[in-house]
Amino acid sequence: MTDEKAPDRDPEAVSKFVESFAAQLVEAGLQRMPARVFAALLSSDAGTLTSSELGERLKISPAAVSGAVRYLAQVHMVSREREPGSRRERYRVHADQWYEALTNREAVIKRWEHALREGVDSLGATTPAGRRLAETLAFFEFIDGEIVAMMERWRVHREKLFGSQ
Amino acid sequence: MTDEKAPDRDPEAVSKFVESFAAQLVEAGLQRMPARVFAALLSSDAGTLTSSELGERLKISPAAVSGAVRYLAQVHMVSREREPGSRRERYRVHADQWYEALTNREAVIKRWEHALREGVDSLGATTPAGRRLAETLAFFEFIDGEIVAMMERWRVHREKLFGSQ
DNA sequence: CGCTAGTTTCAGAAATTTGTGAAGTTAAGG
DNA sequence: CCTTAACTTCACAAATTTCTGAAACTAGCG
Repeated sequence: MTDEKAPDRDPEAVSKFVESFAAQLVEAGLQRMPARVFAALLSSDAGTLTSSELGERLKISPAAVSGAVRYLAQVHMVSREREPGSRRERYRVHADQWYEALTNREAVIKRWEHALREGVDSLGATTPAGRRLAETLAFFEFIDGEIVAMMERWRVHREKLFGSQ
Repeated sequence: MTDEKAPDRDPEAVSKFVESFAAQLVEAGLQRMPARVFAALLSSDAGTLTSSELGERLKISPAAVSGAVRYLAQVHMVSREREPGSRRERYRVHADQWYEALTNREAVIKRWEHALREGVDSLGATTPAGRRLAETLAFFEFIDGEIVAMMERWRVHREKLFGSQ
């Protein structure tokens, strides 16, 4: 229980990375706490941290951890694991899984497509505006398929770079 | 000049589309005013509207229009045109241009890559965490190239669907 | 069974963001 | 030049979001 389990590298450097990467995620639209929690997990050696570890490293309350993790789990950027025989939870980032989630704006795109379809209908498919919406819709439909294929190629490519696992 | 220039279709229906599409954009991270202004432009027959037309349709102040348009222009989702011989401005959405802007998260991705590179350096490329970051970095580098190629294919595909222009 | 370590929920304080009215700026047109 | 139409900037009020401490909940473990 004497916590001499080598915090990964210089905590200073880690923290610096965490905050700067989190800032970029925020810039891209993620909320601040989820961004920080996520970055912290990403930079942990095991790829997992407990709630209290997160609280300490980021200097935030258990409530904040709880909220951030709930969000991240919802969008599949982290998963939660129960340590067997303990009420303590571990939160894990799967390197490969998270950017798939990120790319997978599927739900978002589907809703856009839906709204666009309604737009085409109600404005009339032959009006100039209707045609513009139809083209946009076609674009997203195209993208849908492309992304799937792209991720396939990535997995092959990844294999080449890093080997199996 | 008697304004009998058919407002594109049923204003009710248009407004309904505008608000619902804008809501989806907001959901995806855009601010509310830019989203509404953008949706309004998208659903206009000419693909352009003046500042005051936007103000009327969306029931917002000139200041709000100004702010929204500034943002949209910055991210290349709309362009501004001066009507020759008038102080009045028109804002235009290029159907093809805007989703290219949308896909073009280039700047964002570059910054992520930068942050990740720093992370790999400071955590050490051989640590587990460092390796995780390196893999993520490789993913984004892969994506960079893919998106360019994808947009090429889209242009070909678009041609097929809608003919030239 | 009750105690306790761990997490979640909740109400509210604090910070941030958003949109407005009003004043400021610019250039067109007399 | 002066007036006026059109956009922009700015200070601030209002709305929203974010984070916290405290209370409530839950399940191990003695």
